Amino acid sequence: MLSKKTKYAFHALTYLGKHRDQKTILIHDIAEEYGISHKFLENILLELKKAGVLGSKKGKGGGYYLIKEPKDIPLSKVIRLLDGPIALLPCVSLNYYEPCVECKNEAACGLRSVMIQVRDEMLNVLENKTLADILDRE
Amino acid sequence: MLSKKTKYAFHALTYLGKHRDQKTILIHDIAEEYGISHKFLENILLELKKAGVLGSKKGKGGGYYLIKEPKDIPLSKVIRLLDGPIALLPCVSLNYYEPCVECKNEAACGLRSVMIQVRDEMLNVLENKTLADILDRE
DNA sequence: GTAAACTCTATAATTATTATAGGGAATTAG
DNA sequence: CTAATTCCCTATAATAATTATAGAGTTTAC
Repeated sequence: MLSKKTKYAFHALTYLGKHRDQKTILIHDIAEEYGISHKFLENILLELKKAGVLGSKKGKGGGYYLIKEPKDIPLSKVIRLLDGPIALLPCVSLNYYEPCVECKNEAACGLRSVMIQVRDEMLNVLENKTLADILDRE
Repeated sequence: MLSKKTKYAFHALTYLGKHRDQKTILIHDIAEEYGISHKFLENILLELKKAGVLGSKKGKGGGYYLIKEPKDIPLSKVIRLLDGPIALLPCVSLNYYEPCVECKNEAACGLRSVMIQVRDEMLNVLENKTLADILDRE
């Protein structure tokens, strides 16, 4: 399951995408819209900013805004940023690989080979669908 | 990511599948093979038994054994038993559905419709691949 | 220069996962 | 019939991860 962090990140991005006509959006407004704690959301937006997904402006009239086109923000990127690996086992993660401690021979692991398939099917959706696809349907 | 519980369950089932010639297998032997705590594994095997995947026999000469053919144990069943939902959001879970508290209109949620696709792709693998597929590759 | 708004880091609270503990019940061997 | 073996059950402790809060910076507009 996705963490609340990730889910809130998607909500925030959706909100920012819907209001692209405005130069900036306040954390406050997003938090209120979805009933998220202001401070919790603050941390999330900061991570999205550091990752180059959002831009921000300080001071009066400041706020956050999308720095990329929605079509250039794949869902996989957001999940990896906030949640970490998408794969179901560390030994099949492309971005957060770790061997399974109890595994003697990774290449011969039957579970692993199925989990590679699951990962690829997930990525097939999550890498190709973007924020634009979410916005389209709202 | 799958929990250790689920991963251990898969290890245990694989071990039991590999030793189907034997009538029963001791918890101890499985625990030792994979370096799992005996007591932790005990709880897991008990759950698998309650779910009708394993059978057991008490007393000397007792132990656990597969009660179904490996081909009749889909991976999805094991994951749901030990980990719960496979879906990435509660609102798209087939077996553990819950609405998202912050969601006003589920049918119009863009994130949800993508997550349904992800779920279906995952299930396409996890419902059709079984313990037999894991055993084949070991 | 003051209020608005994001920045940064630390820490507290809560929840979930992992692990342990120990007595109970059934079965077998002798 | 007794002792040893092995699973059964439930409770609880330990650890880790997630979620939430706090407060003192920094930048900007006016």
